[in-house]
Amino acid sequence: MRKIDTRDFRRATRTTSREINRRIVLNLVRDHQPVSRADIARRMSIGRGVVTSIIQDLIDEGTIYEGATGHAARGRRPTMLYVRTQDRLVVAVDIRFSRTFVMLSDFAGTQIALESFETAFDPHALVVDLTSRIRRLLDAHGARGRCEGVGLVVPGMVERLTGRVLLAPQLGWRDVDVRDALAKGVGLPVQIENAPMACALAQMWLGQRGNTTDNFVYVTVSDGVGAGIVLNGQLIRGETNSAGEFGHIPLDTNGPQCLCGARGCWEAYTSNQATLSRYLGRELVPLWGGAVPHPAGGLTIEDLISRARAGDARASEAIVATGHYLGVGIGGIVNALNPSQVFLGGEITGAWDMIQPAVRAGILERALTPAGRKTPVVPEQMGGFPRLRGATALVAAPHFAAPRVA
Amino acid sequence: MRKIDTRDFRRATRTTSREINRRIVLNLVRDHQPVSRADIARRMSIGRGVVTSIIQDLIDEGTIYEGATGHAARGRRPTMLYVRTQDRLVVAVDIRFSRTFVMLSDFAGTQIALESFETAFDPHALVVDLTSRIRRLLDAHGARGRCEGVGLVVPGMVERLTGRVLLAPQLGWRDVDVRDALAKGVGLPVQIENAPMACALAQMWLGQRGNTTDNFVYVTVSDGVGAGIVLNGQLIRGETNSAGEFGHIPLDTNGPQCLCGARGCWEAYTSNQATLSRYLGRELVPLWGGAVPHPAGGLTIEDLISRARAGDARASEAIVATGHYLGVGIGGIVNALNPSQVFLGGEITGAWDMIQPAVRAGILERALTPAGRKTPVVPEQMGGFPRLRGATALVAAPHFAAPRVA
DNA sequence: CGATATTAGTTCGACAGTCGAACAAAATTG
DNA sequence: CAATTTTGTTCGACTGTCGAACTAATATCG
Repeated sequence: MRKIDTRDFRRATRTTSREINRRIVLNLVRDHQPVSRADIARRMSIGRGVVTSIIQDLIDEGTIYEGATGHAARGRRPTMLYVRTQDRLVVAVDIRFSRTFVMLSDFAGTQIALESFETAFDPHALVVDLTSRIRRLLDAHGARGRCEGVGLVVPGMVERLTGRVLLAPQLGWRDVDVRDALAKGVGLPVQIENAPMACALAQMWLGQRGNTTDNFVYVTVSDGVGAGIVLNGQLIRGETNSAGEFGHIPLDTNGPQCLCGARGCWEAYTSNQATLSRYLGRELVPLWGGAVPHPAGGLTIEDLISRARAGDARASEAIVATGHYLGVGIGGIVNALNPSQVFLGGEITGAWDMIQPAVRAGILERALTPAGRKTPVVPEQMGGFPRLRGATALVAAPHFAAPRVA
Repeated sequence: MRKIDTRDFRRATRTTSREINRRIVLNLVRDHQPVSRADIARRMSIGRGVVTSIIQDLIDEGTIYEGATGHAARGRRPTMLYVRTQDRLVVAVDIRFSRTFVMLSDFAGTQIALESFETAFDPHALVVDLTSRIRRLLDAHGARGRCEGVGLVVPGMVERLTGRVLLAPQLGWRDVDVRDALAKGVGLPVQIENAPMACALAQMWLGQRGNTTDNFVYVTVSDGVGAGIVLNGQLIRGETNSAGEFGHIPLDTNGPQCLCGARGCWEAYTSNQATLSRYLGRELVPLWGGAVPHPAGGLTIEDLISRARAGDARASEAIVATGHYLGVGIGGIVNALNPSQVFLGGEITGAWDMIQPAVRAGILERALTPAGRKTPVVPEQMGGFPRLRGATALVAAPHFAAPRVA
């Protein structure tokens, strides 16, 4: 039940009904391919005549295509329909602290090529570097005409309207334009988004079928702890595109020093650095204090997991403690937003088997309702490149989303 | 950008365009009345002919009516249009710990009659009592045929589908049917919702024009602390209608004992009982321990505010401390959801002038972004009966909401 | 093998809207 | 009183859904 904003609405024209039904048909093909016209008509409780006409539109437009005829027990065989994704390409870019990843993928999120290089901290230098690399990548795969855009994921705050990066502490960026500069360089439209929101988009649009609902939170744990929120099938961006900053919800205002200046933030208990610091018995070291940070003397969270698996009890303890605190925070999120499930991404999911019981115990401590206590927590499968898939979704999703109306 | 749920969608029929435009016209009349057909046509960038036809529909249906002709500098005078709200009535019911309030109001939320009586704790007895009182109220105002429904607000968890109250600790209710029993009794449709969500609905649908956005959080502070969340013009209910339970987000896991069993919940710092306990130097006493609770020996939060105004420094301190903790929690909400504003309801807003600086200071401590730090906090004006207005909105809003499509 | 039944997909006229232009109505201005 | 301006209505063209009739293709049965 949405309220109509009388200062910003879209009225229906004589083609609105068709636009709506066209999108529904497209999504039905996407979710049930291979599928026949007659089957779509049944699923929509609509005449087959209308489906014929809509499908013709979509074929002319090039978004779907006819495949081989299927098989039927009796009667005429159906002609199967598919969404055209294989030759509609996207360049996905994930800018991270140490390295930048560039992936060429199709609309379904299938990886075609992947490369990475050291991140240049100067934004201008990075854009120049990226531009030439993307050009080379597209040419190498003869993908110039088939690429529909670039999706760009950054570890920081993005201003939605202008595409500027307002603050990216890990990169030392402050109010920097990357989107428009890159768009100009590669001659393709560029969509930009922060990492947790991109991960949520990836889960919503490219998640495994059946595993995705339209009411979930995607928690990302790495250098920072953030979340992408999806409610009613919509990514929640907030008023200034900064929704989902759960990382600095306090667990204990007398707790460990957080890099944000406050004490006892969720992030100060659960970020990769926090876990490493707990293991090393050190305080967290501010990242953007000036010098380039060298987290935990070269020890990474993956190293820590390896040590734990090799039998280092103190490593295990540090990791399991993080799991417990993750659960406590997730319990709070469950209370606040009552999602149907919570996805968990980040390097720590490599130790999911170790932390799962602690995570669930943490949720039990905090979740108020019986339904909330049962909320499933699903770890990201390793090697899934959620941020890169999110970058792909940034470009592909608008072609499949419900038309805006009223 | 919403994803279409292919298991649950609404396709467009040949009347969908009309339904959409009809709702837009209705809302334009609502927001700009008195308004002429020609003016609506301009605001919608549509031909006047279409408006004529849609307006005729709405007049026939009885949702709007023609008033006197307006004035124009030149040319034919416009006939002004108004939404029919005066003789479309709603019975709003607010069930609270000690008393139950019943209000007869029109669709615009205007109060016609208001009465209250002591809450019977037995659900069945309360329903019987309510039924006869509502019948009497309707008869006394000759409102039988003009009443379109009953809105019921309860202090507890409501199961959306069945209308059952799953848990209302203050009333001692657990899995109780009130909606259907009351509907049967009064012969009218009954809508039920929990208090914070109803307050948010009231703000969204019946808030002062210009003061309301479609991206806000309504925080209610009374015996418990909860919130109603509105994002993208939609009330966020969550998967099992329990979204908005921010009351048990921890501020400090070693903090004061909360009634929920955990320690240091936001509620344990900011509820009316918490404020009173801080003043009295006592621990919180569990409400649903068995015996009927007698909060703080008869001292109420209103009393405390009076004492503070009369110069009781310890009362002031207790209240200002609550304000500070409220700000800290609101800062967390601002980080999590990035609303454009936060509304604050509850008895404590009677001391808004005293707590405002502390609230803002609390937000400053926690809010991460410059935009977030500026998020306005708006106190409920006293005597506004937000819960009762929310009950009205429960019945009235569906007539004005955007049609569900795709 | 041919008639029948069944399912897929197309075509077409009826109906429900929007779109835009022409028209009638009602006011002001010169 | 004529010209002008604005409001509101009417009507034919266009775009869509709706439903029934039609064609196409296949399996089954006597």
